[in-house]
Amino acid sequence: MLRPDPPKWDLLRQECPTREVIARVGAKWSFLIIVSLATADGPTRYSDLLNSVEGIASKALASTLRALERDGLVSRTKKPTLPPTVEYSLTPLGDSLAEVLAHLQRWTYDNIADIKEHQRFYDGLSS
Amino acid sequence: MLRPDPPKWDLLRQECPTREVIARVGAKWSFLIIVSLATADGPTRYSDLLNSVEGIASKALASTLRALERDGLVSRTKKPTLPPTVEYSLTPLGDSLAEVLAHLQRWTYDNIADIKEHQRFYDGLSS
DNA sequence: CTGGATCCGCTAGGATACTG
DNA sequence: CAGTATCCTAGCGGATCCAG
Repeated sequence: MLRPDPPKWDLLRQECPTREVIARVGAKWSFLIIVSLATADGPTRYSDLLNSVEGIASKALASTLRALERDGLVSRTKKPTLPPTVEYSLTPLGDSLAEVLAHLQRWTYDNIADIKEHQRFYDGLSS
Repeated sequence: MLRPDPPKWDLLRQECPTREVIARVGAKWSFLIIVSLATADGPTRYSDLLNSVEGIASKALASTLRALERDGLVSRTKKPTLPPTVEYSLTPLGDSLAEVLAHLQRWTYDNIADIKEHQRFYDGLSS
C-alpha cells in the first residue's frame, strides 16, 4: 500500500476540503431539511417538506435539496405518475450524518434556556 | 410544580428559538473557532486564534467571538498588561457543545472522501 | 496587541410569476 | 405537483485604516 495512512485532515487549514462540508451543513436550511427527512417515516414528498420546514421558500428548498443530493446525502426518486410525485429520503450516508446532527439538536433543546439567559445578561450589561 | 414538563421545542417550527442557535453554530467561522479553542490547551489569545483559524479576517474573528460570548459559550479575559493581552476560552457550556461538534468534525473527516466521490459522479452526469 | 470604524462587493436567499 | 426563471435586496464578510 502506498498510502497506508489516510491523510489527516485539519479543519483549521484553509485548504481543508471538510470546510466545504461544514459550510453545507451549516447552510441556512440544510440542517432543518435533514432533520425533517430523518424524523419522517419513509420518503417525503417535495410539498410535504415545503410544509414541514416552516418558513422555507420553494427556491431555497429546491437548491438545498440539490446540494444535499450532490453530496450523496439525499436521494431523489421521481415517480412517473400524473402529476409527477417526487420523493426525497436520506441515503445511508445521510442517515449517519443525521445521527450526529440529532445530538446537536438535542444539545440545543437542552441548553436553549441557558443560552437565552446568558444573552439577556450580556445584553443587560450595556443598558 | 407548575411546569413539570419543559416545553418541547420543535426546530421545524418557525418561531423555535433553537433555530437561532443552529444558525450561530452554522455561521461561517463559529465552528472553526470553537474547534480551535477546544483543541488548544488552555486559554488562547486573540492573535493566536487569528493565526490558528486560517483565512479568517480580524473583523470576522472579533464579531464571532462576541456572539459566542453573548451566548455564554466563550469567556473573555482581559489582562491589564501593556500592551493588553486578551484570552479566550470555552465555558463549561461551550465545552459541552464542543464535544458534540467534535463528533461532527470526526464525521466529516471520515466521510469527506465519500462525499467528494459523490460530487464528482453527480457533476459528471451533466457533462 | 486587540480590536473598533468604515467602506463595499457579493451573493445567499426572499418574493413573485411562470412551466412541464 | 414540482420545480425553474427573474428580479431584487439585506446583510455577511473581506480589506483597509485607525485607536486605546
